[in-house]
Amino acid sequence: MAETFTGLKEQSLESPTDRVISKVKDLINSGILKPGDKLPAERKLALEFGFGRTQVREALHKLEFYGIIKTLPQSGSIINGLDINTLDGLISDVLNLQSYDFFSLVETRVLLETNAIRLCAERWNDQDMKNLVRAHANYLRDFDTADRIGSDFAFHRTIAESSHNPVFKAMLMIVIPDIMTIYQRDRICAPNPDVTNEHQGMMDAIKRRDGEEAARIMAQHLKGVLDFAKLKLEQENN
Amino acid sequence: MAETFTGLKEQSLESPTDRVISKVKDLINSGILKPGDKLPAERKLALEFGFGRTQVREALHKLEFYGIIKTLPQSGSIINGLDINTLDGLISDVLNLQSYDFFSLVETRVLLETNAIRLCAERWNDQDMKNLVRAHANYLRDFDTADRIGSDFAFHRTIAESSHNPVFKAMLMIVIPDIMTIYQRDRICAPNPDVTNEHQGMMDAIKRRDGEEAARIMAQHLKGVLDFAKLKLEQENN
DNA sequence: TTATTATTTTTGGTCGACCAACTTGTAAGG
DNA sequence: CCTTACAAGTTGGTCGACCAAAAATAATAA
Repeated sequence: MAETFTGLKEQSLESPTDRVISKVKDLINSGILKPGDKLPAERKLALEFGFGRTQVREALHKLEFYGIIKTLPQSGSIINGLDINTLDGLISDVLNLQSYDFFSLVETRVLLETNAIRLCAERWNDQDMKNLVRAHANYLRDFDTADRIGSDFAFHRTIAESSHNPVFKAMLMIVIPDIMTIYQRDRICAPNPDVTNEHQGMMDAIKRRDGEEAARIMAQHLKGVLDFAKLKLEQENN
Repeated sequence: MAETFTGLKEQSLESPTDRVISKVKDLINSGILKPGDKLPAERKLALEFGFGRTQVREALHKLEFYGIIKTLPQSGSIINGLDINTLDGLISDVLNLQSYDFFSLVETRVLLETNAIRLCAERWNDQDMKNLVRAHANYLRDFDTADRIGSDFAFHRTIAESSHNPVFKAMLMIVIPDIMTIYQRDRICAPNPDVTNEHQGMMDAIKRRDGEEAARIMAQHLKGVLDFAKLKLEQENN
């Protein structure tokens, strides 16, 4: 059915929660609220904004989730002590939360994983190596089963874990599932012997603490996904 | 540092929301729920788990934030179609959500920013350059004012924006505020002329599309923070 | 005047009831 | 027999009331 022209930017079709966040943003930008301040009680905000307390509550939840405010039980919420411009940028990002394009996701994954494996090669301890060996063995075991993809992911996850940088790991955990869902949907991955060899190569390089070589193999390992993403990007752009 | 025995991870002091998430995790691991399934209605989950619907609601909200489930209004929530091991790992990460150590945050920032500026140098368009010039001018203008830190952040933010990789930018937006709060708290940053020179150097390198040089200057630019983080790490470890 | 205690108010957290949108089952119409 | 239209049930979303913890205020004792 020929619906209304939806080319015009949303703005009026935001969720109630996001509209509340937008109001909070206005309060900060207008100078009424400053970083470090304790913002009004949920009930007062609800009354002032003309929304229900539930919506205000969810908005504050979201803001706390992104580290913009800190909520203390039975006490109130305080605005993180950053400067105004920074806060404004952060909140804008929360509002414009978009689903990322595939290529950017893959590009980020490559960057994170090549550096995660480099750090892993430098920093692994005995426990890490035990985990790595086990994860690699599991992948080989599941190579011909439906669990292959899961074990593959687990192997990469173990490497990230062994980098001893929890931020790397957390960010990979955000990026990789998004990639996998798209990748699985658009291309059925047949078992590829190259992948096994590359996993083995990475294991060897890690064992002899050769971070550069490990990173090189990882980059090659992910090249297939990156090329696929590039191809997809070009298809969409014409 | 002695290897503390943190084997007993499970604390009885978890928040109600996290305990609900843990229950959902059990449902998935026990095979009752599989990826792709629609999970029971909020009321049924609340009854089954012995929690209020509010807690179940917040738990589902959190799971949706992390992309583990997708909630459709008036219809239900479905589990993301990943494999079981992946899902289990993701949920575990959500539960063990810790505040990251300063060094890992800085290490991640350096990685992201050096690569963001490299891509920025390669990809900027006319609009990007206008934004970059303006951000740089603003920093110079605010150098002696209280807005310096904010303008500094805005400059870096503009670079990330011009990398045309929204994932890079989003992740920097997560990392940098955390760093700034710690950095500001522990060390009062006096206006440093070196910073200005480095900003200028980055601008020049970007203009002539010299990504490597821009990345080099950025690495040097962030070296101070990285050294500070290293120092802090060593202090904490002795 | 000051420090301590008791009381009231405010605050985020929780719960149950209701709403509108969606889904499902069923019967009417072809 | 199949399609369509309608009605009943289910679901996430919303709202107002209540709870206990925290903060603010008042009262008391030193």
